[in-house]
Amino acid sequence: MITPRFDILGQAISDASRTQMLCELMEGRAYTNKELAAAAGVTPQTASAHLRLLQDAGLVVAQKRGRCVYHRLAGPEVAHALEQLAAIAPADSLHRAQQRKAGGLAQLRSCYDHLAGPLAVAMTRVFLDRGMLVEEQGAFRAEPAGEWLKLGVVLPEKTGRQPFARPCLDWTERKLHVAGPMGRQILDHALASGWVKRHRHKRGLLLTAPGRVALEQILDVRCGALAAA
Amino acid sequence: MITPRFDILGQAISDASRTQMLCELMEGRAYTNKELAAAAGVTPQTASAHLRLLQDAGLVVAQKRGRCVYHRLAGPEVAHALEQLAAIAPADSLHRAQQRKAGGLAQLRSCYDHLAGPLAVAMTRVFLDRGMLVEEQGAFRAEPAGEWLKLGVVLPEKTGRQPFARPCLDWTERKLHVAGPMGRQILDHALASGWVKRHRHKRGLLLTAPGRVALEQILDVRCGALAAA
DNA sequence: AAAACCCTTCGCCGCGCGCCGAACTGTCCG
DNA sequence: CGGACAGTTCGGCGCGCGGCGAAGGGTTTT
Repeated sequence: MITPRFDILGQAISDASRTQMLCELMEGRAYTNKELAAAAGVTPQTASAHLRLLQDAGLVVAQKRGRCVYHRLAGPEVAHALEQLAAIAPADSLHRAQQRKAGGLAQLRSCYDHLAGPLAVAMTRVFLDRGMLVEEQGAFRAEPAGEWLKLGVVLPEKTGRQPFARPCLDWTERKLHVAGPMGRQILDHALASGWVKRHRHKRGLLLTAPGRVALEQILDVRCGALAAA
Repeated sequence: MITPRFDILGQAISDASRTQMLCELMEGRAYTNKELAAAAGVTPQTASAHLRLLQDAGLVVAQKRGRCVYHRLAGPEVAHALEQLAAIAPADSLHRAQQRKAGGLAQLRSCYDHLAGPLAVAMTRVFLDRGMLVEEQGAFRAEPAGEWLKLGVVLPEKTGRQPFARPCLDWTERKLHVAGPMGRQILDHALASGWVKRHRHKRGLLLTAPGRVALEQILDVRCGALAAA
């Protein structure tokens, strides 16, 4: 019997501090040692050791730039595998309560390279309701091209081996939202259009006023209602 | 930020003994404490503690029957998540060498509820070559119904939310084979027809002589050639 | 009833690892 | 050059956990 080295990966994610760091890195951005240390609530020395371990496990890659070292997830497969894990992870009701208490702050955030959070879940539901998106064989298929252009989505001529639009399970809602290349296109376009902004020190994304207007117009739905849903 | 409880899951799979047990359970069958203890190379007391932990993490469920306790994976999602993890796990070249040395013993085995191993990978390649199976949007779609009936596969009228045929990455080969409901149908039919048998104490499946004949006839391929490939 | 068997609980040992303080290297700035 | 800052290495502390032996329930067999 061949045993894949789960234990190496498992040991990498078995610690709460490393877990916290990985969750931070799931945003898709690169973070410095100090930032990740702060996120995990440990000293930089400790964080350094953790990141070394994550690097050895192949989950994280580091890039030196000046006197700073930027850490990021090793690739989309890593993010995807972690998503799958999150899907079967026991719900942390305590943290979820804190989340609800925090209000709309985390209504929208990025999940590796695409939009996530309740708002993204709601958007996906609208797409499905309108038939713009069809769930098929566990993957998403996009229907009419015209509608999507408004959201900055350019449909590819041929879908390669990787699904263009992949369903991704949201941690907080346990419902699907759009990942894959299409998800990335939407996020990129939203950032480029100024619809959403990255928070400087806080995690999560901020929906700007123009962004709210644009989404309301395109989706013909109140974003307030979306957020409330 | 909401952090899914990776750490609980991570701790569950961070240990080599538990890893070994999980790999055993990936076969899909239920195992007793003693069997799993032997597989992990520890005493029954230790295995009992491990299984308790896996149960608390929600990865494994136990069922008491007489004086024995049967353990199995909590569900297909768990198996799927572990598969994803295995896909990004570093290859264990040492064990792989042992595997090759062991010869054809593990040519065929079950992966939770469907066929796996080099032979299953080769079968899948045949399906793809013949156009019986088409990879689309990251899922498998089955083409003509007639051919499949010989393999015991009944195509569903409507594909539900879950993909009927899901590609599954083989641990040893790192190549795709057929999972999902279709994979289960094939395995069930192969067992019912006596094409393959479960080994009593060894892991893995045994391809019987009638099974070899049947597969050669249906697939029009030499199973020896398949196994050698 | 006694023996055999499966599993679990308890108590203990020893290693491993997460954590920090202190000290060192390397980079950027004035 | 000297100070500030990011990151790493080293040493030591202490908890946590995997491991086993011994003992205790339950169930099946003789």
